[in-house]
Amino acid sequence: MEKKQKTTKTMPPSVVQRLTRYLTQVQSRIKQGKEWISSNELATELGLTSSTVRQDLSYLDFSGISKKGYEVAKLQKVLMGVLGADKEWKTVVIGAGNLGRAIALHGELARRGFVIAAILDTDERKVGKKAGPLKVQHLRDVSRIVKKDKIDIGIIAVPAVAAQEVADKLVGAGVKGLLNLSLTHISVPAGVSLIDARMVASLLELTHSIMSK
Amino acid sequence: MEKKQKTTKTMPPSVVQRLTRYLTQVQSRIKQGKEWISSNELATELGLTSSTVRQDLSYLDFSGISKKGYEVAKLQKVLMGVLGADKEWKTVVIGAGNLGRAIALHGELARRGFVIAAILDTDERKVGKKAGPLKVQHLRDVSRIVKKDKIDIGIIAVPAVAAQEVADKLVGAGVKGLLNLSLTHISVPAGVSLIDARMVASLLELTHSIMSK
DNA sequence: AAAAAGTCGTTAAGATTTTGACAGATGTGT
DNA sequence: ACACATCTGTCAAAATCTTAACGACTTTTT
Repeated sequence: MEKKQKTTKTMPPSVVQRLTRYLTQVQSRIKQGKEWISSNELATELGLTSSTVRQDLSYLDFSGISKKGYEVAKLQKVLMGVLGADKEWKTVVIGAGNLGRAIALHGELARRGFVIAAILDTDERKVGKKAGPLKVQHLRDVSRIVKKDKIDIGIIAVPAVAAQEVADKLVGAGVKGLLNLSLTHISVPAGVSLIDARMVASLLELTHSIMSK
Repeated sequence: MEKKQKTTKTMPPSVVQRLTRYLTQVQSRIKQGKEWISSNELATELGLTSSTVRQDLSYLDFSGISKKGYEVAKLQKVLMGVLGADKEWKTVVIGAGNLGRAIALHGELARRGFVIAAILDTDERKVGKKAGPLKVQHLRDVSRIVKKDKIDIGIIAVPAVAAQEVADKLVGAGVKGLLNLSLTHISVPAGVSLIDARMVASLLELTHSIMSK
C-alpha cells in the first residue's frame, strides 16, 4: 500500500526552472550520440556549480553512477516525466494579434507536445480569418471550446487591459493552467497554475542589467 | 565630491523582477487617475506582502510618506529610471520566422521604447521580404548593422542549434545585451547581459505545476 | 490638543537556496 | 589485487531572500 513517491517532496521553483534547462542540455547530448553526462559537465555548460546540479537531481527518483555520471537516456526520461514533457497538453491561445498567431504557429510548441487546439479573439475582423491551419474563433465560445476539446492550458496574448478578464473566463471554463504573455499581473484561484512569460518585463530586466554594468 | 548614488548597491534579481511588476501596477494606477498607492495595496494586487514591497522600494532613491503611501507619478519616474524604461533602446531581432516577425511587429515593444531597427535571418528565401515596415536582411550583415544603427540589444528568435552562434556574432558586433527566446542555453562573456525568456521552458514549469496540484 | 489610526523605513528573525566538503562507490592502470 | 583518480549523494555551513515586528511620522477624529 505504498505510493511510488520518493520524488514527491515538492521542489522549489528555482529547481524546476533548472530542470527545464537540464532537459534541453541532456537532449542535445543525446543528439550528439553521447551516453553519459556528469554533474560537472552539466554545471559548466549551464553556468552553475556541480553541487547545485547534484542537489537538484537528488529531487528526482533517479541516481547517477560514480565515476560515470548520469545516463542521458534515463535522465531525459525522468526529467520529461517530472515536467510533464512526455504528455500531450491541449492548449488554447487567446489573442489573434501578431504574438498570438506566432505562438499558434510556432512549430517548437507542437514538437514539444503542446497542441494548439484553437485561437480566439474578440475582434470581429479577426474572427473567421485563418491562422495557419486554425480558424480564429470568438472568445465568447471559450467555454464550449475548452470543454469540447478538453483544453488544459490557456495562453494569454491579449492587451494588458483585457488580460484579467480573459484569465477569469478561462478559469471559469475549467483550464488548469495559464501562461501569461501580457505585461500585466494576473491573479488566479488557488487550484489553477500560473506562469508569467512577459517579454517586456524581461527586456526591462535586461536594460536594468545593461545599465548596471 | 559626492556621488548621487544611494540606490547603488546592486539589487537582487528577484527585486528587479518585482520592480517591473510595480511599474505596470503603478502605471495602471496613474491611468485610473489615482495619486497615491500604499505598500499594502501594491502587495495585495500582486500577491506579495507589504513588507516585501517596502523592502524592495527601499533600494530606490525615493521615499514614501507616512499615512499616504507612495506618490505614483514620482514612483513611476524612479522605477522607469532604474529599469531603463525612460530611454530608447535600439534592438535587432534575429530570426524572421513566425516568432521573430511577431516580435518585430509587436506594438507593445515600440510603445515601451524598444525600437526594432532591423530583422535578420540566414534563410535566403526570407531575406528581402517585408516584415511590416522592415525588410528582412541577411545575418551576414549583422556587424555592419549593429554598428551603423548603434544597436544595444539583440533578440534571439532562431532555432536552438543556431542560437549560440548567433549570440556570438551579436556579441562580436558589440551589442550590450541579449534576450534569448530560443529554448537553448546561451553563454556570453562577463560584460554582456543576458536574460532568458524561453516560452517552452515556461510551459514546462506550468505543466509541472499543474501536475503537482 | 490629545488620542487613534494608518503607513513608512528599518532591523533582525526566519525561511529558503546555494555552495563547500567529504565519505563512499566505481572504474582504471599497474 | 591494490592504489589512484573521479564521480555521486548528502550533510551542514554560508549566503540570500522574505517576513514579522516595531518605532517614528503624519493625518484624522474626538
